[in-house]
Amino acid sequence: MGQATPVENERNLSSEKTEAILQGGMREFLANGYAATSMDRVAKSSKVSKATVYSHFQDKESLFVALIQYLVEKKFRSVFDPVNAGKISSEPEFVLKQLAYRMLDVGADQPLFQNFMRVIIGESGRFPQLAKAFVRNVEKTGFRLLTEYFSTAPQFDFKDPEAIARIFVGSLAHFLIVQEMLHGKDIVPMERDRLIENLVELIVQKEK
Amino acid sequence: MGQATPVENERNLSSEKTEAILQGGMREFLANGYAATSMDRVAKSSKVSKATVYSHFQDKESLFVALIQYLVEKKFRSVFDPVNAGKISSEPEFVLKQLAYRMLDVGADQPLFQNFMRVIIGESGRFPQLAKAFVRNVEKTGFRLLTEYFSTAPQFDFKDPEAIARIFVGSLAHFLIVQEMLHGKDIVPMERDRLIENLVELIVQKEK
DNA sequence: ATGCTACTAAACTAATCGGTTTAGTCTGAG
DNA sequence: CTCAGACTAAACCGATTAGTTTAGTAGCAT
Repeated sequence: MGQATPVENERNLSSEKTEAILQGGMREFLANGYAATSMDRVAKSSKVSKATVYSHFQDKESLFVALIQYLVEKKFRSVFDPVNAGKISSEPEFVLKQLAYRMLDVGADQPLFQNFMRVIIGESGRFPQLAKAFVRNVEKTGFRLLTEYFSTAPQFDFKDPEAIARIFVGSLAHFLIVQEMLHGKDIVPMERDRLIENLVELIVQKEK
Repeated sequence: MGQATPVENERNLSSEKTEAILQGGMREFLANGYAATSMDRVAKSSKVSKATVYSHFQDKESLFVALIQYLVEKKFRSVFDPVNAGKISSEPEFVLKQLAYRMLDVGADQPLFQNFMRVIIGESGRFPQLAKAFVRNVEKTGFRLLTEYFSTAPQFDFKDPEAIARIFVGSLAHFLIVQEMLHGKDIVPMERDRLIENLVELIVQKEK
Protein backbone atom coordinates (compact mmCIF):
# COMPACT_ATOMS: atom_id res chain seq x y z
CA MET A 1 0.00 0.00 0.00
CA GLY A 2 1.16 3.54 -0.73
CA GLN A 3 2.44 5.80 1.96
CA ALA A 4 0.20 8.52 3.32
CA THR A 5 2.70 11.36 3.43
CA PRO A 6 2.74 13.80 0.52
CA VAL A 7 6.07 14.29 -1.17
CA GLU A 8 5.69 17.96 -0.20
CA ASN A 9 8.65 19.81 1.27
CA GLU A 10 11.19 17.31 0.17
CA ARG A 11 11.73 20.31 -2.10
CA ASN A 12 10.02 23.66 -2.25
CA LEU A 13 6.68 22.33 -3.44
CA SER A 14 4.16 24.95 -2.50
CA SER A 15 1.73 23.92 0.16
CA GLU A 16 -0.86 26.04 -1.63
CA LYS A 17 -0.82 23.55 -4.47
CA THR A 18 -0.87 20.65 -2.06
CA GLU A 19 -3.92 22.15 -0.42
CA ALA A 20 -5.58 22.76 -3.79
CA ILE A 21 -5.00 19.16 -4.80
CA LEU A 22 -6.42 17.88 -1.54
CA GLN A 23 -9.48 20.09 -2.02
CA GLY A 24 -9.97 18.92 -5.59
CA GLY A 25 -9.32 15.33 -4.59
CA MET A 26 -11.88 15.69 -1.87
CA ARG A 27 -14.55 16.89 -4.28
CA GLU A 28 -13.89 14.08 -6.73
CA PHE A 29 -13.11 11.13 -4.46
CA LEU A 30 -15.95 11.84 -2.05
CA ALA A 31 -18.41 12.23 -4.92
CA ASN A 32 -17.33 9.21 -6.98
CA GLY A 33 -15.35 6.87 -4.77
CA TYR A 34 -11.82 5.64 -5.41
CA ALA A 35 -12.08 3.53 -8.55
CA ALA A 36 -14.48 5.81 -10.42
CA THR A 37 -12.31 8.90 -9.92
CA SER A 38 -9.69 9.69 -12.55
CA MET A 39 -6.53 11.64 -11.93
CA ASP A 40 -7.35 13.91 -14.89
CA ARG A 41 -10.53 14.95 -13.15
CA VAL A 42 -8.69 15.51 -9.88
CA ALA A 43 -6.19 17.73 -11.68
CA LYS A 44 -8.92 19.65 -13.44
CA SER A 45 -10.96 20.07 -10.26
CA SER A 46 -7.83 21.24 -8.43
CA LYS A 47 -7.04 23.71 -11.22
CA VAL A 48 -3.55 22.34 -11.36
CA SER A 49 -1.70 20.42 -14.04
CA LYS A 50 -1.65 16.66 -13.89
CA ALA A 51 2.12 16.72 -13.68
CA THR A 52 1.90 18.85 -10.56
CA VAL A 53 -0.43 16.37 -8.95
CA TYR A 54 2.17 13.68 -9.54
CA SER A 55 4.97 15.86 -8.20
CA HIS A 56 3.07 16.37 -4.95
CA PHE A 57 1.79 12.85 -4.57
CA GLN A 58 3.44 9.62 -5.57
CA ASP A 59 0.41 8.01 -7.20
CA LYS A 60 -3.37 7.78 -7.06
CA GLU A 61 -3.40 5.54 -4.02
CA SER A 62 -1.04 7.82 -2.08
CA LEU A 63 -3.18 10.83 -2.80
CA PHE A 64 -6.32 9.00 -1.76
CA VAL A 65 -4.78 7.73 1.46
CA ALA A 66 -3.31 11.14 2.30
CA LEU A 67 -6.66 12.78 1.64
CA ILE A 68 -8.68 10.44 3.82
CA GLN A 69 -6.13 10.63 6.61
CA TYR A 70 -6.33 14.40 6.39
CA LEU A 71 -10.12 14.39 6.53
CA VAL A 72 -10.20 11.91 9.36
CA GLU A 73 -7.74 13.85 11.49
CA LYS A 74 -8.45 17.46 10.66
CA LYS A 75 -11.86 17.89 9.17
CA PHE A 76 -14.30 15.32 10.52
CA ARG A 77 -12.60 14.33 13.73
CA SER A 78 -15.03 16.11 16.00
CA VAL A 79 -18.23 15.41 14.11
CA PHE A 80 -19.51 13.05 16.79
CA ASP A 81 -18.03 15.25 19.47
CA PRO A 82 -19.60 18.69 19.15
CA VAL A 83 -17.85 21.36 21.16
CA ASN A 84 -18.97 20.77 24.72
CA ALA A 85 -22.61 19.91 24.34
CA GLY A 86 -24.12 22.85 26.13
CA LYS A 87 -23.46 23.18 29.81
CA ILE A 88 -22.44 19.68 30.71
CA SER A 89 -23.92 20.24 34.14
CA SER A 90 -27.51 20.79 33.01
CA GLU A 91 -30.27 18.24 33.30
CA PRO A 92 -29.08 14.95 31.73
CA GLU A 93 -32.18 14.86 29.58
CA PHE A 94 -31.26 18.25 28.16
CA VAL A 95 -27.60 17.44 27.66
CA LEU A 96 -28.31 14.19 25.88
CA LYS A 97 -30.95 15.66 23.59
CA GLN A 98 -28.68 18.54 22.71
CA LEU A 99 -25.92 16.10 21.86
CA ALA A 100 -28.18 13.90 19.79
CA TYR A 101 -29.49 16.83 17.78
CA ARG A 102 -26.02 18.03 16.96
CA MET A 103 -24.93 14.59 15.84
CA LEU A 104 -27.91 14.25 13.53
CA ASP A 105 -27.54 17.81 12.28
CA VAL A 106 -23.95 17.55 11.21
CA GLY A 107 -24.58 14.18 9.64
CA ALA A 108 -27.69 15.22 7.78
CA ASP A 109 -27.09 18.60 6.24
CA GLN A 110 -23.40 18.24 5.52
CA PRO A 111 -23.51 16.32 2.26
CA LEU A 112 -19.73 16.14 2.37
CA PHE A 113 -19.78 14.15 5.56
CA GLN A 114 -22.36 11.78 4.14
CA ASN A 115 -20.19 11.12 1.12
CA PHE A 116 -17.19 10.81 3.38
CA MET A 117 -18.84 8.02 5.36
CA ARG A 118 -19.97 6.38 2.15
CA VAL A 119 -16.40 6.24 0.91
CA ILE A 120 -14.99 5.11 4.25
CA ILE A 121 -17.44 2.21 4.41
CA GLY A 122 -17.37 1.46 0.70
CA GLU A 123 -13.58 1.26 0.58
CA SER A 124 -13.13 -0.35 3.99
CA GLY A 125 -12.42 -3.68 2.33
CA ARG A 126 -9.61 -2.42 0.10
CA PHE A 127 -8.33 0.25 2.51
CA PRO A 128 -8.66 -1.21 5.99
CA GLN A 129 -6.11 1.23 7.40
CA LEU A 130 -8.36 4.15 6.47
CA ALA A 131 -11.36 2.51 8.10
CA LYS A 132 -9.27 2.00 11.22
CA ALA A 133 -8.17 5.63 11.18
CA PHE A 134 -11.84 6.60 10.99
CA VAL A 135 -12.71 4.44 13.97
CA ARG A 136 -9.72 5.72 15.94
CA ASN A 137 -10.44 9.38 15.31
CA VAL A 138 -14.17 9.77 14.74
CA GLU A 139 -16.04 6.92 16.36
CA LYS A 140 -13.76 6.50 19.35
CA THR A 141 -13.94 10.23 20.02
CA GLY A 142 -17.73 10.05 20.23
CA PHE A 143 -17.63 6.97 22.45
CA ARG A 144 -15.17 8.58 24.82
CA LEU A 145 -17.11 11.78 25.29
CA LEU A 146 -20.30 9.92 26.12
CA THR A 147 -18.62 7.30 28.25
CA GLU A 148 -17.07 10.06 30.32
CA TYR A 149 -20.40 11.82 30.67
CA PHE A 150 -22.24 8.67 31.73
CA SER A 151 -19.46 7.85 34.19
CA THR A 152 -19.19 11.22 35.87
CA ALA A 153 -22.67 12.75 35.75
CA PRO A 154 -23.95 12.27 39.30
CA GLN A 155 -27.43 11.40 38.09
CA PHE A 156 -26.26 8.14 36.59
CA ASP A 157 -24.97 4.95 38.03
CA PHE A 158 -24.50 2.65 35.08
CA LYS A 159 -22.52 -0.47 35.71
CA ASP A 160 -21.24 -0.27 32.10
CA PRO A 161 -21.24 3.33 30.84
CA GLU A 162 -19.24 2.42 27.76
CA ALA A 163 -21.89 0.00 26.54
CA ILE A 164 -24.57 2.64 27.08
CA ALA A 165 -22.48 5.11 25.09
CA ARG A 166 -22.32 2.59 22.25
CA ILE A 167 -26.07 2.16 22.27
CA PHE A 168 -26.56 5.92 22.18
CA VAL A 169 -24.13 6.59 19.35
CA GLY A 170 -25.16 3.44 17.48
CA SER A 171 -28.86 4.27 17.47
CA LEU A 172 -28.19 7.73 16.07
CA ALA A 173 -25.56 6.66 13.56
CA HIS A 174 -27.73 3.88 12.21
CA PHE A 175 -30.67 6.27 11.99
CA LEU A 176 -28.52 8.59 9.92
CA ILE A 177 -27.37 5.79 7.65
CA VAL A 178 -30.84 4.46 6.95
CA GLN A 179 -32.74 7.74 6.65
CA GLU A 180 -30.16 9.87 4.85
CA MET A 181 -27.43 7.81 3.26
CA LEU A 182 -29.69 4.95 2.14
CA HIS A 183 -32.54 7.32 1.25
CA GLY A 184 -34.93 5.56 3.59
CA LYS A 185 -36.93 8.62 4.63
CA ASP A 186 -39.97 7.73 2.54
CA ILE A 187 -39.77 3.98 3.07
CA VAL A 188 -39.38 3.79 6.83
CA PRO A 189 -40.34 7.31 7.85
CA MET A 190 -39.57 8.51 11.34
CA GLU A 191 -39.09 11.95 12.81
CA ARG A 192 -35.71 12.46 14.37
CA ASP A 193 -37.44 13.87 17.44
CA ARG A 194 -39.30 10.62 17.91
CA LEU A 195 -36.11 8.59 17.97
CA ILE A 196 -34.26 11.02 20.20
CA GLU A 197 -37.18 11.34 22.59
CA ASN A 198 -37.43 7.60 23.08
CA LEU A 199 -33.69 7.03 23.20
CA VAL A 200 -33.11 9.66 25.85
CA GLU A 201 -36.07 8.49 27.87
CA LEU A 202 -34.84 4.93 27.76
CA ILE A 203 -31.52 6.01 29.18
CA VAL A 204 -32.65 8.69 31.58
CA GLN A 205 -35.13 6.42 33.34
CA LYS A 206 -32.06 4.71 34.71
CA GLU A 207 -31.32 7.67 36.94
CA LYS A 208 -30.49 7.01 40.55
CA MET B 1 -30.71 3.86 -15.42
CA GLY B 2 -30.70 0.26 -16.66
CA GLN B 3 -33.58 -2.04 -16.08
CA ALA B 4 -33.33 -4.70 -13.44
CA THR B 5 -34.87 -7.58 -15.36
CA PRO B 6 -32.52 -9.98 -17.14
CA VAL B 7 -33.15 -10.47 -20.82
CA GLU B 8 -33.67 -14.13 -19.97
CA ASN B 9 -36.60 -15.98 -21.50
CA GLU B 10 -37.22 -13.44 -24.17
CA ARG B 11 -35.67 -16.39 -25.95
CA ASN B 12 -34.50 -19.75 -24.64
CA LEU B 13 -31.55 -18.39 -22.70
CA SER B 14 -30.78 -21.02 -20.12
CA SER B 15 -31.45 -19.98 -16.58
CA GLU B 16 -28.45 -22.08 -15.59
CA LYS B 17 -26.23 -19.55 -17.33
CA THR B 18 -28.16 -16.67 -15.85
CA GLU B 19 -27.63 -18.18 -12.43
CA ALA B 20 -23.94 -18.72 -13.11
CA ILE B 21 -23.51 -15.10 -14.18
CA LEU B 22 -25.29 -13.86 -11.10
CA GLN B 23 -23.04 -16.05 -8.95
CA GLY B 24 -19.91 -14.84 -10.69
CA GLY B 25 -21.15 -11.28 -10.62
CA MET B 26 -21.80 -11.65 -6.93
CA ARG B 27 -18.25 -12.80 -6.24
CA GLU B 28 -16.73 -9.96 -8.23
CA PHE B 29 -19.04 -7.06 -7.51
CA LEU B 30 -19.27 -7.77 -3.79
CA ALA B 31 -15.50 -8.10 -3.54
CA ASN B 32 -14.52 -5.08 -5.63
CA GLY B 33 -17.50 -2.78 -5.91
CA TYR B 34 -19.13 -1.57 -9.11
CA ALA B 35 -16.46 0.57 -10.77
CA ALA B 36 -13.51 -1.67 -9.96
CA THR B 37 -15.18 -4.78 -11.41
CA SER B 38 -14.65 -5.54 -15.09
CA MET B 39 -17.02 -7.53 -17.24
CA ASP B 40 -14.13 -9.73 -18.36
CA ARG B 41 -13.59 -10.77 -14.76
CA VAL B 42 -17.29 -11.38 -14.28
CA ALA B 43 -17.31 -13.61 -17.36
CA LYS B 44 -14.24 -15.51 -16.22
CA SER B 45 -15.56 -15.93 -12.69
CA SER B 46 -18.88 -17.15 -14.09
CA LYS B 47 -17.09 -19.61 -16.40
CA VAL B 48 -19.07 -18.25 -19.26
CA SER B 49 -18.06 -16.31 -22.35
CA LYS B 50 -18.26 -12.56 -22.31
CA ALA B 51 -20.71 -12.65 -25.20
CA THR B 52 -23.02 -14.81 -23.15
CA VAL B 53 -22.97 -12.32 -20.32
CA TYR B 54 -24.09 -9.67 -22.77
CA SER B 55 -26.81 -11.87 -24.21
CA HIS B 56 -28.24 -12.42 -20.73
CA PHE B 57 -27.84 -8.87 -19.49
CA GLN B 58 -28.07 -5.66 -21.43
CA ASP B 59 -24.99 -4.02 -19.98
CA LYS B 60 -22.84 -3.73 -16.87
CA GLU B 61 -25.28 -1.54 -15.03
CA SER B 62 -28.21 -3.84 -15.75
CA LEU B 63 -26.30 -6.83 -14.46
CA PHE B 64 -25.29 -4.99 -11.33
CA VAL B 65 -28.80 -3.76 -10.63
CA ALA B 66 -30.31 -7.18 -11.31
CA LEU B 67 -27.75 -8.79 -9.03
CA ILE B 68 -28.32 -6.46 -6.10
CA GLN B 69 -32.09 -6.69 -6.50
CA TYR B 70 -31.75 -10.46 -6.46
CA LEU B 71 -29.60 -10.42 -3.32
CA VAL B 72 -31.86 -7.94 -1.58
CA GLU B 73 -35.03 -9.91 -2.30
CA LYS B 74 -33.92 -13.52 -2.23
CA LYS B 75 -30.68 -13.93 -0.39
CA PHE B 76 -30.32 -11.37 2.39
CA ARG B 77 -33.93 -10.41 2.91
CA SER B 78 -34.32 -12.22 6.19
CA VAL B 79 -30.90 -11.49 7.63
CA PHE B 80 -32.34 -9.16 10.24
CA ASP B 81 -35.38 -11.37 10.61
CA PRO B 82 -34.15 -14.81 11.66
CA VAL B 83 -36.76 -17.52 11.40
CA ASN B 84 -38.96 -17.06 14.44
CA ALA B 85 -36.52 -16.17 17.13
CA GLY B 86 -37.08 -19.10 19.46
CA LYS B 87 -40.46 -19.41 21.04
CA ILE B 88 -41.79 -15.90 20.80
CA SER B 89 -43.69 -16.49 24.03
CA SER B 90 -40.64 -17.03 26.24
CA GLU B 91 -39.26 -14.48 28.65
CA PRO B 92 -38.69 -11.20 26.78
CA GLU B 93 -35.12 -11.12 27.99
CA PHE B 94 -34.49 -14.49 26.40
CA VAL B 95 -36.29 -13.67 23.17
CA LEU B 96 -34.43 -10.40 22.68
CA LYS B 97 -31.02 -11.87 23.43
CA GLN B 98 -31.66 -14.73 21.07
CA LEU B 99 -32.62 -12.28 18.37
CA ALA B 100 -29.61 -10.09 18.97
CA TYR B 101 -27.21 -13.00 18.81
CA ARG B 102 -28.61 -14.17 15.52
CA MET B 103 -28.36 -10.72 14.02
CA LEU B 104 -24.74 -10.37 15.03
CA ASP B 105 -23.94 -13.93 13.98
CA VAL B 106 -25.20 -13.65 10.47
CA GLY B 107 -23.59 -10.28 10.06
CA ALA B 108 -20.23 -11.28 11.45
CA ASP B 109 -19.34 -14.66 10.05
CA GLN B 110 -20.91 -14.26 6.65
CA PRO B 111 -18.19 -12.33 4.82
CA LEU B 112 -20.53 -12.13 1.86
CA PHE B 113 -23.08 -10.16 3.80
CA GLN B 114 -20.43 -7.77 5.04
CA ASN B 115 -19.29 -7.07 1.50
CA PHE B 116 -22.89 -6.80 0.45
CA MET B 117 -23.52 -4.03 2.95
CA ARG B 118 -20.27 -2.37 1.94
CA VAL B 119 -21.42 -2.21 -1.66
CA ILE B 120 -24.94 -1.09 -0.78
CA ILE B 121 -23.64 1.80 1.28
CA GLY B 122 -20.69 2.55 -0.98
CA GLU B 123 -22.87 2.77 -4.10
CA SER B 124 -25.88 4.35 -2.43
CA GLY B 125 -24.97 7.68 -3.98
CA ARG B 126 -24.86 6.43 -7.56
CA PHE B 127 -27.55 3.75 -7.18
CA PRO B 128 -30.15 5.19 -4.82
CA GLN B 129 -32.79 2.77 -6.03
CA LEU B 130 -30.68 -0.16 -4.78
CA ALA B 131 -30.21 1.47 -1.40
CA LYS B 132 -33.96 1.94 -1.23
CA ALA B 133 -34.55 -1.68 -2.15
CA PHE B 134 -32.22 -2.65 0.68
CA VAL B 135 -34.13 -0.51 3.16
CA ARG B 136 -37.47 -1.80 1.91
CA ASN B 137 -36.52 -5.45 2.10
CA VAL B 138 -33.85 -5.85 4.76
CA GLU B 139 -34.07 -3.01 7.25
CA LYS B 140 -37.82 -2.62 7.18
CA THR B 141 -38.25 -6.35 7.69
CA GLY B 142 -36.19 -6.19 10.86
CA PHE B 143 -38.03 -3.14 12.13
CA ARG B 144 -41.40 -4.74 11.53
CA LEU B 145 -40.62 -7.96 13.36
CA LEU B 146 -39.40 -6.10 16.42
CA THR B 147 -42.13 -3.49 16.36
CA GLU B 148 -44.70 -6.26 16.31
CA TYR B 149 -43.01 -8.04 19.16
CA PHE B 150 -42.79 -4.91 21.31
CA SER B 151 -46.42 -4.09 20.54
CA THR B 152 -47.91 -7.47 21.30
CA ALA B 153 -45.77 -9.03 24.02
CA PRO B 154 -47.88 -8.57 27.16
CA GLN B 155 -44.82 -7.69 29.25
CA PHE B 156 -44.32 -4.41 27.42
CA ASP B 157 -46.27 -1.22 27.25
CA PHE B 158 -44.17 1.11 25.14
CA LYS B 159 -45.85 4.23 23.93
CA ASP B 160 -43.70 4.06 20.78
CA PRO B 161 -42.66 0.47 20.01
CA GLU B 162 -41.38 1.40 16.58
CA ALA B 163 -38.82 3.79 18.00
CA ILE B 164 -37.66 1.15 20.45
CA ALA B 165 -37.29 -1.28 17.58
CA ARG B 166 -35.12 1.25 15.78
CA ILE B 167 -32.89 1.66 18.80
CA PHE B 168 -32.52 -2.09 19.14
CA VAL B 169 -31.68 -2.74 15.50
CA GLY B 170 -29.56 0.41 15.24
CA SER B 171 -27.36 -0.42 18.19
CA LEU B 172 -26.62 -3.86 16.81
CA ALA B 173 -26.16 -2.77 13.21
CA HIS B 174 -23.79 0.02 14.18
CA PHE B 175 -21.86 -2.38 16.40
CA LEU B 176 -21.48 -4.67 13.42
CA ILE B 177 -20.33 -1.86 11.17
CA VAL B 178 -17.71 -0.54 13.56
CA GLN B 179 -16.34 -3.83 14.89
CA GLU B 180 -16.41 -5.93 11.74
CA MET B 181 -16.75 -3.85 8.60
CA LEU B 182 -14.51 -1.00 9.76
CA HIS B 183 -12.09 -3.39 11.52
CA GLY B 184 -12.58 -1.63 14.84
CA LYS B 185 -12.22 -4.72 17.04
CA ASP B 186 -8.75 -3.82 18.27
CA ILE B 187 -9.29 -0.07 18.45
CA VAL B 188 -12.57 0.09 20.36
CA PRO B 189 -12.81 -3.46 21.71
CA MET B 190 -16.06 -4.69 23.16
CA GLU B 191 -17.53 -8.13 23.59
CA ARG B 192 -20.79 -8.61 21.80
CA ASP B 193 -22.24 -10.07 25.02
CA ARG B 194 -21.52 -6.83 26.82
CA LEU B 195 -23.46 -4.77 24.31
CA ILE B 196 -26.34 -7.21 24.13
CA GLU B 197 -26.55 -7.57 27.89
CA ASN B 198 -26.80 -3.81 28.41
CA LEU B 199 -29.12 -3.24 25.47
CA VAL B 200 -31.58 -5.90 26.56
CA GLU B 201 -31.47 -4.74 30.16
CA LEU B 202 -32.13 -1.17 29.12
CA ILE B 203 -35.24 -2.26 27.28
CA VAL B 204 -36.50 -4.97 29.59
CA GLN B 205 -36.43 -2.70 32.66
CA LYS B 206 -39.35 -0.97 31.03
CA GLU B 207 -41.59 -3.96 31.71
CA LYS B 208 -44.98 -3.31 33.21
C1' DA C 1 22.48 37.55 -17.00
C1' DT C 2 22.54 32.72 -15.23
C1' DG C 3 20.80 28.92 -13.28
C1' DC C 4 17.45 26.42 -10.54
C1' DT C 5 12.89 24.82 -9.93
C1' DA C 6 7.91 24.83 -9.47
C1' DC C 7 4.79 24.89 -12.67
C1' DT C 8 1.72 24.35 -17.17
C1' DA C 9 -0.33 22.37 -21.35
C1' DA C 10 -0.17 18.77 -24.23
C1' DA C 11 1.40 14.76 -26.29
C1' DC C 12 2.41 10.24 -25.37
C1' DT C 13 2.51 5.07 -23.70
C1' DA C 14 0.86 0.77 -22.47
C1' DA C 15 -2.87 -1.25 -20.43
C1' DT C 16 -7.62 -1.82 -19.55
C1' DC C 17 -12.26 -0.68 -20.09
C1' DG C 18 -17.31 -1.67 -21.92
C1' DG C 19 -19.20 -3.51 -25.62
C1' DT C 20 -19.45 -5.74 -30.48
C1' DT C 21 -18.32 -8.81 -34.03
C1' DT C 22 -16.69 -12.87 -36.25
C1' DA C 23 -16.29 -17.49 -37.06
C1' DG C 24 -17.35 -21.64 -35.60
C1' DT C 25 -19.25 -25.63 -32.30
C1' DC C 26 -22.97 -28.08 -30.28
C1' DT C 27 -27.80 -29.58 -29.42
C1' DG C 28 -32.44 -30.45 -30.06
C1' DA C 29 -36.70 -29.99 -33.05
C1' DG C 30 -39.05 -30.85 -37.35
C1' DC D 1 -30.51 -33.89 -42.86
C1' DT D 2 -31.44 -29.27 -41.91
C1' DC D 3 -31.94 -25.33 -39.51
C1' DA D 4 -32.24 -22.25 -35.44
C1' DG D 5 -30.31 -20.53 -31.77
C1' DA D 6 -27.47 -20.76 -27.41
C1' DC D 7 -23.00 -20.93 -26.73
C1' DT D 8 -17.54 -20.30 -27.04
C1' DA D 9 -12.91 -18.18 -27.84
C1' DA D 10 -10.79 -14.55 -29.73
C1' DA D 11 -10.22 -10.56 -32.26
C1' DC D 12 -11.59 -6.13 -32.45
C1' DC D 13 -13.19 -0.99 -31.47
C1' DG D 14 -12.99 3.49 -29.57
C1' DA D 15 -12.61 5.50 -25.22
C1' DT D 16 -10.41 6.04 -20.96
C1' DT D 17 -7.07 4.89 -17.55
C1' DA D 18 -2.57 5.75 -14.58
C1' DG D 19 1.44 7.60 -15.21
C1' DT D 20 5.53 9.86 -18.01
C1' DT D 21 7.70 12.93 -21.01
C1' DT D 22 8.55 17.00 -23.53
C1' DA D 23 8.91 21.70 -24.33
C1' DG D 24 8.37 25.86 -22.53
C1' DT D 25 7.12 29.74 -18.96
C1' DA D 26 7.63 32.39 -14.66
C1' DG D 27 9.77 33.63 -10.43
C1' DC D 28 13.60 33.85 -7.43
C1' DA D 29 18.47 33.59 -5.78
C1' DT D 30 23.30 34.28 -6.80
